[in-house]
Amino acid sequence: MYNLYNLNKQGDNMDNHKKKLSIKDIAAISGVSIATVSRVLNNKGGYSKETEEKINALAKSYGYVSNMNAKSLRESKSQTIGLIVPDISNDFFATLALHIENYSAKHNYSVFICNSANNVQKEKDYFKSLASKCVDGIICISGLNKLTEDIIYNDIPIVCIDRYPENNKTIPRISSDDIHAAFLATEHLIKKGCRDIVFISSFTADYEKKERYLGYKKALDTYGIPLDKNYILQTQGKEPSQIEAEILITDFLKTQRRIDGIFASSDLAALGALYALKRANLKVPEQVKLIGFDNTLYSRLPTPSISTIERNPKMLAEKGCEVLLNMIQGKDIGSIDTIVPVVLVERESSK
Amino acid sequence: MYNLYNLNKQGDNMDNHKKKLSIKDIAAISGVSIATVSRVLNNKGGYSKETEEKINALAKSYGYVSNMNAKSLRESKSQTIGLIVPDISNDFFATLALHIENYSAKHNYSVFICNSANNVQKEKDYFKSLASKCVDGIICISGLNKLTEDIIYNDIPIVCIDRYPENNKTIPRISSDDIHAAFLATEHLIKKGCRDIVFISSFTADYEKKERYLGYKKALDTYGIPLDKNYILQTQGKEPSQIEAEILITDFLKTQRRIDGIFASSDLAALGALYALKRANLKVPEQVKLIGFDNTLYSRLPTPSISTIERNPKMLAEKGCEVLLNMIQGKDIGSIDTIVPVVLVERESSK
DNA sequence: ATGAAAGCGCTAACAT
DNA sequence: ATGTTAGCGCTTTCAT
Repeated sequence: MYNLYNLNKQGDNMDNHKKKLSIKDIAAISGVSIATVSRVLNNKGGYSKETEEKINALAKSYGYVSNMNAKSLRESKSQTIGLIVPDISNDFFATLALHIENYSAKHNYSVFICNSANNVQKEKDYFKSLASKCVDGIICISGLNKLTEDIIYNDIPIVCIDRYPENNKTIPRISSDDIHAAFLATEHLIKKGCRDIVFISSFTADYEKKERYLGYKKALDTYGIPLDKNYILQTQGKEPSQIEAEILITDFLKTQRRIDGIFASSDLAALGALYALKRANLKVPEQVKLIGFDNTLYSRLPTPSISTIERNPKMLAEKGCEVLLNMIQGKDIGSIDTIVPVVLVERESSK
Repeated sequence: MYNLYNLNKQGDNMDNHKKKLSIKDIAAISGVSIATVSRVLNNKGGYSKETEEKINALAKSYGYVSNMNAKSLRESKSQTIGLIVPDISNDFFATLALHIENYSAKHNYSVFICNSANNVQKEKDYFKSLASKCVDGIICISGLNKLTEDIIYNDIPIVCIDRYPENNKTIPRISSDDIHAAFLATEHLIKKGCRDIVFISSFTADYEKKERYLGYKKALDTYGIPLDKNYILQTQGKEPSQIEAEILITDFLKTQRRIDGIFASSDLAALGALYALKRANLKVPEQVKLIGFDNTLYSRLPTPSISTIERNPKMLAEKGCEVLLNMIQGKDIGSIDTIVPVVLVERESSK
């Protein structure tokens, strides 16, 4: 017979030094085979009520935890996904990560967090590492401009959120309606009376192809305002964009060009712009109106608070997870492109 | 002989659908045994230069990635740690997470991110889940007031950062010098001329035992200011502490008690207090001086910017990792308590 | 209803 | 220098 000692003292065996039990141990103690233990522990059916209760009681009593490594090895799935983010300490990405973790946990997936720090090599290494850890899928907010063959391993499903590598038509993407967002932001400034609107682009190889530039351009076109390339500033990605934006605007002001509005493609850049304006003693919104992007703390907290674009990170995250889990399960994912709607948030900086 | 086709076309085999190769496959292709392949791939030595080059070339050519599940199962270690945080979207914890991930990656560990949302049951479940995933260790910023036997599995090394469960003398803790921090903050207000200083405590069962209260009390004692319990406010943890603090201060102001300083035990609470003061048309710092805790965006961004306590999340994170990795390797960890120094950051709210 | 045994990919002890 | 083999903990097929 099996030994029932401590059966009632749940999780508190005589020897404090609990060695990890395997189903083999449980089987030995209970006097059934490991196959039966496995069946019971996984609710597979095909055993007597009596056996079921016995095994479950034993497992509970000994604080049995399954070994997911063994399980994964056997089943070729790990109930684990990888999340690659550029900067987890950034409010926007952190919020994204929160919702991704939430959704995943709810669906019984654990998530590896990988901070690429916008470093291409690091990101590539993470792909390999995640493949090695046998993740079932990867959610990627990529800094790479191309997800080339050599960095994608073994048909692991990948979903890109927000940023995404170009030239790739096979990887599903979840993104904000960026053109529309930029249009809304620029239009908002125009409707508030702005004509000389500076656009601060984030660092990118070719801004002219970027959605936010396109939306800015479209709004100017729509309202018959000529586009002046001198009004397009670009951060370099060397320093935090707040710092770079502050320098950019400070330098711009020195040119004596007219300016009555700024559309920054990130809240951080908008904040830098705000500081530059303050230092130049320009009143916001009276003299220059300002709008950012992302609806993060960077726009919510300063005085004046900065108008911005709310991108719904929760929906971005959940859509991303949903698509990824569908891919993992081999289900149809519908469209390869998912566009999440945006909404304009009006604050003091553009009143 | 083994088949060298595509040996030069690294990572781009004929068939795009790369099936995951195992060392068995590599062995078969190369004509050596799996043991030799394993040796080469792990630099164990004991093979000819020729074999080494052949295997490595093959592995590279086929984009071989090791199966960490199998490796972990065999070696009983996963090169993986778990990180339990109350709220990853919170600036302070996100920064902590960033540095923990950084340090871990540098030491070849991957990290599972677990967001407990301050939910006790969720946190307990994460402990079990992490045990099941065979993590080598856990870094925990716990919401639990006790890490009881039944939630600690299988001798997995645990380190607590910042918050930590009471009544436990066996789990190493990395924390800020909270008593001193609170003393510094309160003393700072006193030196700036404050006498009627409200203390906003975070939600806790018994604030009188808490370090931050103790530091506050000590400062009052030191400067001969009597402690008045009416000046100790406590958030309830139901709403975001910013909201709760705003209500607490608003209600306090209605009592008509004298007030010329506020020490909040978190930046978020300080921010709420600031809003309450603003709405009551009390000038900060002229009429009421304010200091927070953590040096997050919540104190850095508002106008007036809020004085605060810098806690050095980078050092907290790195010390935590260092101790955990030492435990994992069975090394001596030195003291069970690691205290990370703090520094006062003076900003506009207490000028 | 239950058991025996194979095998997932890997490492290491023990050959040779 | 290299090969053979056992076994990590688990699920599953095939018996019984």
